[in-house]
Amino acid sequence: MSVRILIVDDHPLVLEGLKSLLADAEGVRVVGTATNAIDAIAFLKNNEVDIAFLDINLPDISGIDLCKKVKDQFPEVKTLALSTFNERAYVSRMIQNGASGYLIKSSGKEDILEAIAQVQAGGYFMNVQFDQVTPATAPKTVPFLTRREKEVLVLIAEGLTNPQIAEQLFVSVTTVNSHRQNLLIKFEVSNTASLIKLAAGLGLI
Amino acid sequence: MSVRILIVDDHPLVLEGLKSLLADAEGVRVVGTATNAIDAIAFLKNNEVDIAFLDINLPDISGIDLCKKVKDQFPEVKTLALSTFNERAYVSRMIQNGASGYLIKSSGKEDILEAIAQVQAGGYFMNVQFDQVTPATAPKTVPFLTRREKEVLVLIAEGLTNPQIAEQLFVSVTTVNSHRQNLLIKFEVSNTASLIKLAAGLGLI
DNA sequence: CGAAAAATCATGCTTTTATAGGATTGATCT
DNA sequence: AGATCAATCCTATAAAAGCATGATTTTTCG
Repeated sequence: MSVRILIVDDHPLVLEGLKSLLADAEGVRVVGTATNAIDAIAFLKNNEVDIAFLDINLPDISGIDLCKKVKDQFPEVKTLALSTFNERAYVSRMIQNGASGYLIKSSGKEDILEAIAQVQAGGYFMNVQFDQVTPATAPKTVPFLTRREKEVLVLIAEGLTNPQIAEQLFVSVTTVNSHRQNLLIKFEVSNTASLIKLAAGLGLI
Repeated sequence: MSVRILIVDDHPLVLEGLKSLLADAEGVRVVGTATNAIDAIAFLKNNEVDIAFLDINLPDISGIDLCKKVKDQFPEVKTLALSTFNERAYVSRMIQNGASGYLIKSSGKEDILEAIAQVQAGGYFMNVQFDQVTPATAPKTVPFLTRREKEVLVLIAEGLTNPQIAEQLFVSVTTVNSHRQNLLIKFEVSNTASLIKLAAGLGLI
């Protein structure tokens, strides 16, 4: 019996590419595709799937969150993260959320088939090479941010100052400053410039 | 005679996807693919091509620069930018460099064929919708930066302070500050956070 | 319920940025 | 030769951010 695959990606080109690459492969069958998280969950409710390829960047929710949802609701489905980026941080978050592997989109056919085989056999697969790409300033993982911290981060990125953020959130400037300091600590940086660069690189803003 | 197409993208999935989408289309023929700028130029030297699809993000040089090179060396070849992003700034830069169109990778088959038809007929095509996506803080175009400004920008993004940058570049702190202020003016922002966010979004750092 | 985590606020001090308003020296282009 | 622009430097002030230390109050969750 062949491995049943669901592909979730909002880029038709990637969907087509993967389908086409897997079409003539043996023992593999693409049983469905989805371009957003809601459709993906709906599909899983009504169909049996062995491996779900999940894009990291989806229109509705992040692939990281979708991965968690899938593993919660359909623990038997194995998940494989698909990403444009070669980011250590993404990987650990996905694995943390139950993913069985991580494929960068620049992977070739062999890598993809190898990944499927590995994952189906109960193993893990990832074809990232970090050390060239990851700058020294990058944190080991995507730090866990609280709701408030995310809000403050976004407002900082929009160019607001502490007083302006305080006004926006109806809290005092010292509170905003606290969140801000926590962000610096969590990202292991010492100023706003590095913070925003990292956050931007991680798609957080 | 069919339209001869070269696809330049470092993601095999995108290459496959486009090839597969264009395979059964009439009047269109993918005559070559390349995964970097050097191969692309080499291919153009030895082959006749009507339209080149250029990824914005390539391993060696940016698609924006490649576009300029292609138009300089092969003015008869029409170029179509391929991008993940919906960025006003990219578009104007590509058009400035002679591109005939701009396609986001989330485009469907119809859009792609429409783009080819338009471009082949000597027209322009772009399927971006800016206003929802582009934040108010975005500049109209990618500002022109001098050599020194680029250097300073990168060092700011790396988290260095003015005194540290001054030391690194063997100039005074006031000079660094001047460049920094010029960066703020050119990007039309008022603080470092916005500056880095924009620069990151434009792939400048 | 009770512990842990998050969100809130405060004070004080230092460093860095932002803003304003110049000025001088080279290099480049017309 | 004159104009333009980049790069360099300066003074001075106000605003914002960074750093330390600590405390109180909600939420959240087992």
